[in-house]
Amino acid sequence: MAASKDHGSDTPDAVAASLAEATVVRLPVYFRGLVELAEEGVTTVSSQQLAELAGVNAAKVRKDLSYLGSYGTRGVGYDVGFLMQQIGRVLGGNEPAPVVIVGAGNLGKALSRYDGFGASGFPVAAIVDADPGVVGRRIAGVTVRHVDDLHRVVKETGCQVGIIATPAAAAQGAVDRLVAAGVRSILNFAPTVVTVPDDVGLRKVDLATELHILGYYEHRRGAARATG
Amino acid sequence: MAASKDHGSDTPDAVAASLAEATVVRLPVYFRGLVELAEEGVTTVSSQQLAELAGVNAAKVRKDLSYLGSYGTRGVGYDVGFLMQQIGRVLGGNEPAPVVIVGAGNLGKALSRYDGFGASGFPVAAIVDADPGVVGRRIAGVTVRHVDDLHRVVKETGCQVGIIATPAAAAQGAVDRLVAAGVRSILNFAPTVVTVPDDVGLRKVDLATELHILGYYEHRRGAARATG
DNA sequence: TAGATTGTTAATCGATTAACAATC
DNA sequence: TAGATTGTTAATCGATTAACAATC
Repeated sequence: MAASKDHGSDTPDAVAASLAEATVVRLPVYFRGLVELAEEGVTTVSSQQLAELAGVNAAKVRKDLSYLGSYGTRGVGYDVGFLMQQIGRVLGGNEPAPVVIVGAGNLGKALSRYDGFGASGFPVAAIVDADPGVVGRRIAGVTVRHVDDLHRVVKETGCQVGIIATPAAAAQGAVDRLVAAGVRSILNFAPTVVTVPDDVGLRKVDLATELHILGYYEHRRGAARATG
Repeated sequence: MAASKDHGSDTPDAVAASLAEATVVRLPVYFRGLVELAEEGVTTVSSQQLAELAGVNAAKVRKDLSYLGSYGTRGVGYDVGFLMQQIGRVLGGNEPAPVVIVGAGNLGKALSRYDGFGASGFPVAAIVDADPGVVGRRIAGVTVRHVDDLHRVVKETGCQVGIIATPAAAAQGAVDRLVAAGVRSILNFAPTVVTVPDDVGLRKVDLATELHILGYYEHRRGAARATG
């Protein structure tokens, strides 16, 4: 939490640093709702309307938005365009954050060619692989380099996000190298859970964990069906 | 929470249903630590050791494991193999949960061929696409069907997990169809945040949201560097 | 018995929600 | 002014943690 709620005297970055993770998770959802409204030509939105679009309650919307600043107008609501600007700014202002993909197999190649990352502001700036036969090839305009050069590649390209697209057995090693090279975020597509040092600020998204959780819900549902 | 903590009289499924989401998220991480120990031939582990492997504290490990039942031995620790069995059982017992992939473009094809899903217990049982020119082709042994048949495909294959690999513009439509068809979990790879009805139990993982969060941490880190 | 470690309680912390004064 | 809606407070809820009695 910020020591002060007087955002008028805080820098935008100080505001950003003070956001609870739970709030950060919801901001993109609000953002999408605002985009929808903007496309429809709507210029003002109440917390109640935005809550319905985001699937949360109005109190949460107001609380979340209040951390960004007092950008609403009592009795009226929020200006759609202005709120989009503010959320976009806090979430990283669309400054592209280049990513490095580790593993140029089927998945790695597909992810490299997938324009979704670039569209989300995460252009693929580097690809590495352990197979010397693949090193030197170009994929989607990027030349594959050897995984042993990962540290150097990360420094050269300024990548701060690593995407693991290796086989399960190589995933933890790739993570360790990425961490050593200084990336701050890791998206792990390998079918295994990997661990990162209990460092400050390193954010990891583990597809295997997510799948396990989905599996749990599946299982629970089956159980509910069986017992209820 | 379960009304009772007497797991001896609860069915395994009733135990599973009572787990807090925060605990469910950590179980696969413990599981990986246990796999590591088992590979090294270790047969007993203390909450402290497991905590270090998982990057959490020992109290949390004991609390989490206590929801599964009293499977430890005071003064000794936990049996590695037995604990793996218990966690595996609660998380869904390795029963495969077939998935349907929506979108047979570059990403959809790569995900279809990617054996990581199958390895994690999520075999790809169906693929659908909107392009009639793609319908009928076989990808990794699965024949592509038309997205208009999604409801029927889901019913036929028993898929309960949907993976969105469409362009951003088609993602929300795909989600709506999946929800209508009755899937209970959605993994969205499209570069946009999608919303689902505020239904009971539908679990959604949004890669765009995850990327936004990663972006936030990047941004925050840059801000810290700039101001600190 | 002495040492070790669990399982659980109680305290703390943070996030959610309802309610309402402020105010457009 | 009357109605609407924000921003914030205070209450509630749930998750985390420290501490320790139970017990191997």
